[in-house]
Amino acid sequence: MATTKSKRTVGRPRRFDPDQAVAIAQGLFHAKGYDRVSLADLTDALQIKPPSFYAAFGNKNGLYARVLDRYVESGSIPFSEILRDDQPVAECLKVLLEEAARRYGADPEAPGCLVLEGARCHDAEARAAAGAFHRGAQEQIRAYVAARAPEDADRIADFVGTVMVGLSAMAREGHDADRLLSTARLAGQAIAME
Amino acid sequence: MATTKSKRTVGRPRRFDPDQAVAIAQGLFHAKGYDRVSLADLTDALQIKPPSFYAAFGNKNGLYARVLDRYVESGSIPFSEILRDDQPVAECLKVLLEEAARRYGADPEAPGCLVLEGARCHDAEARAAAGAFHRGAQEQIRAYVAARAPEDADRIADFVGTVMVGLSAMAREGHDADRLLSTARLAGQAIAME
DNA sequence: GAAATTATGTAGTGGTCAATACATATTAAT
DNA sequence: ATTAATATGTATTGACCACTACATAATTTC
Repeated sequence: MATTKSKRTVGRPRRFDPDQAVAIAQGLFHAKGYDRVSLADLTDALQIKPPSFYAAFGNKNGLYARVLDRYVESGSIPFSEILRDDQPVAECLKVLLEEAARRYGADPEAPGCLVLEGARCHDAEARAAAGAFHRGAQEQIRAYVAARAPEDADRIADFVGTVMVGLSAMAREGHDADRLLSTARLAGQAIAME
Repeated sequence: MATTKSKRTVGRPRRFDPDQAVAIAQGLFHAKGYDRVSLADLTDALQIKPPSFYAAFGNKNGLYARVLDRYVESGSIPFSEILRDDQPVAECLKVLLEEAARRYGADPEAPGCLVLEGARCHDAEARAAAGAFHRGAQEQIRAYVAARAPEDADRIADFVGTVMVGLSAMAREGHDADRLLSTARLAGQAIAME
């Protein structure tokens, strides 16, 4: 069974909901990036004191790991739905880039990709955690292309991954979804032409 | 006349060469990024004490500004040479991307673009300084395209800028020059097709 | 040689960071 | 009621950060 809504246990009960705390922290981490969210920021936003924070999440990285899980599970691009076997590879990759552009530019308060930006932060452990998801996504793209165009898989997957990283960065520079979309469409044409 | 090799002045002479110090600092900033280079790193590398550092450069941002100037003047991509009026626009942009790939991947100890990475650092002043150079370069690309393809200038310049940011990021992820080059070539095709 | 000027070395400053020691409060089990 | 277990609040901790006060050393100017 899942570990949702743990049943009543012995001892003083928590005065906050850890799942809700993860949701709030996700907003903070996405808006400011791992490095720029201090523990004081988190405890202020969650309205708890440091001891409660550490009891619940272990440390800052522990909370970040839960935020990444939550993001990948619900907020990030649904690769498996987009990379379809019943459509042309190039078409699906174009849809992937356009979807990235839309999502990265959707919320000006949380621009770009939480995973891609997290993979560039200054904390080694957080970077490794986000980097693992990044590598997983990149490999998923590569494997998708390789299944039907093995010769071009590395080149094309690298190109798609590079454009996605660029789109996330430009979203953080302030490019809106429309502007990102026109970049994504142009990139999509390059793949279709191959 | 230029201010190179200042003549002898009154007072105790410096025991280090500021220009050489800027060169050493450039290597550090390029390798680790602005945020991850501490003042202790700098004073250790330059073999000077903090008071000498502050007397010579004002503060960390002061040195960084000189590093940026040095990079733009000598180490970065020669935009004006690459964006030629006697060649097709698409061809020159392709050359630009390929040149970026080569440079960003040339030195594994200093991967990516000093300016593009600096424009994403956590220090507001350093970010503004690097961002100014970034915006200048981006505008140079846009203006170059606009002169001969005004309709497409924004779209194409955004695409080129996004790919360059992506290339710099991937260089820092460990992609070597060859790998970056194949991405750049694919991006170049997208422009040519327009 | 004395004064003025500049650089240097020692030894700190206050600030922010993630993380914690410790006493107290709140609950379930007995 | 007592005990065990867990959470909370107050108040710190030590590490690192950019930066500096202050005395001293080395040079030119007079």
